[in-house]
Amino acid sequence: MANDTKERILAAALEMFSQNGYAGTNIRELSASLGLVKSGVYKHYESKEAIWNALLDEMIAYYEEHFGSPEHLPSVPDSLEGLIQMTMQMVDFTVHDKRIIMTRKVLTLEQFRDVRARELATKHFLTGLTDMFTQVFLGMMDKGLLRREDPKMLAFAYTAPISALIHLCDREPEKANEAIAQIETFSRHFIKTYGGTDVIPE
Amino acid sequence: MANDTKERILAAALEMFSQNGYAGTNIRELSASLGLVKSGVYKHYESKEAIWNALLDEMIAYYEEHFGSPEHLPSVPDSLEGLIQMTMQMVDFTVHDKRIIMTRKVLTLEQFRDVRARELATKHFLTGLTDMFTQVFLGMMDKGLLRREDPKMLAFAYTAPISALIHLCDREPEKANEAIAQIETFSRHFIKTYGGTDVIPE
DNA sequence: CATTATAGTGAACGAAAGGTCACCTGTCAA
DNA sequence: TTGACAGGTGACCTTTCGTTCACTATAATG
Repeated sequence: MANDTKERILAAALEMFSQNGYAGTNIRELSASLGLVKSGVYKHYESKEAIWNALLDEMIAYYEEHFGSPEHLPSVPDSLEGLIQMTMQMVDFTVHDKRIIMTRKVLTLEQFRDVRARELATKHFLTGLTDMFTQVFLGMMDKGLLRREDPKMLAFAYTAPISALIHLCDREPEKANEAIAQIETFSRHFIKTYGGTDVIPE
Repeated sequence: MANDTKERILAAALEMFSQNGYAGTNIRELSASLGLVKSGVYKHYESKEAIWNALLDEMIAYYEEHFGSPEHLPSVPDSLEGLIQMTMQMVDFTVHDKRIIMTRKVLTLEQFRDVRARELATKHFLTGLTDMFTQVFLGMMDKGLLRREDPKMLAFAYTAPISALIHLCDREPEKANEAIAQIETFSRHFIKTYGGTDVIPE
């Protein structure tokens, strides 16, 4: 089927672009990894750049689909321990899921070259996480689980360090376990600092 | 002089590598930016990879020289406001200094390809900042300016969000002013949270 | 002054890049 | 049965890449 190969090309492109970057990837190798000869891929995409654009389309669509709308917000935890659990679950997933790792890498490598990659990178690495946890923290404040402070600031202070350690995992995968442990330590420090008192807020 | 051109080649390489990456840079353009013809650079470096390695040598040496030894630690501020001032001074420098911007970009682009770039990236983006502010915060705790908590944790919680916003400046320079303002806001939030009890901010 | 290293030129080379094209082959609808 | 077509092949094209080399102008050195 046409669509099958077309999708397989994008998958291979994600793999190669995330490892060698756009400029460092050549069509011959890409095709070979699919058991094709290079002219074969031109039946499906008219150029290397077309592959890149299609891949970006897919990445953007994937992001919108999974993190774009408010309905995909995680449920507000019922306890501080619940926040830790939720966090560690998300971290564990995002650090080990091959596709998401490759997406981050590709965005990292192409952020200075392509406007859309740049925008998606900022969402992935910064604003997306902050926005999401702003909602979560708002909910937790309503439940009296967190001190009432600017939720956006708290979300930023919470997610940015975690994001930094996720980047470390991408860069030095052999440190992943250590980094994950550090994320949990940080997370516990965070709830110790900002966790709500048992007193009902006025 | 030989050394002059040799240095100019490295400067041009930093510029091009930071914009287009190693694979996306070609010797012809690089030489042209120096008013040379491409064979000219081979009088000074035997290959493109040799240029890359020399540039990395230089970046590593620069880092050691400027941030490597304890003698380059910033002096411990005498007040919480002093921490803000110190922070904003460093941020302002690192966000606007062309060479440091290019260094960060190059490390970002090549961190998955070159082991030394990877290690330097981790220092630049994570451990270097954390280590430095661990010392600063230790000193501030001794002065009663900060609550006595794990200084390493505090340093990490302080520098990681700042680092994230510095990356944002590299990625989207038009947002630099906004990002810098956000850093100051975050910094003020931080001292409000962790500031010592005996010194009351404003 | 003669010589010699230095820094740069321009032509050329082979390899590899992205891309095109004529051709083949199996599938499937008319 | 036939014919259009989707999907794949291999040869080939052009351009660009990194690199080499014979050569030259210049400046320092014996």
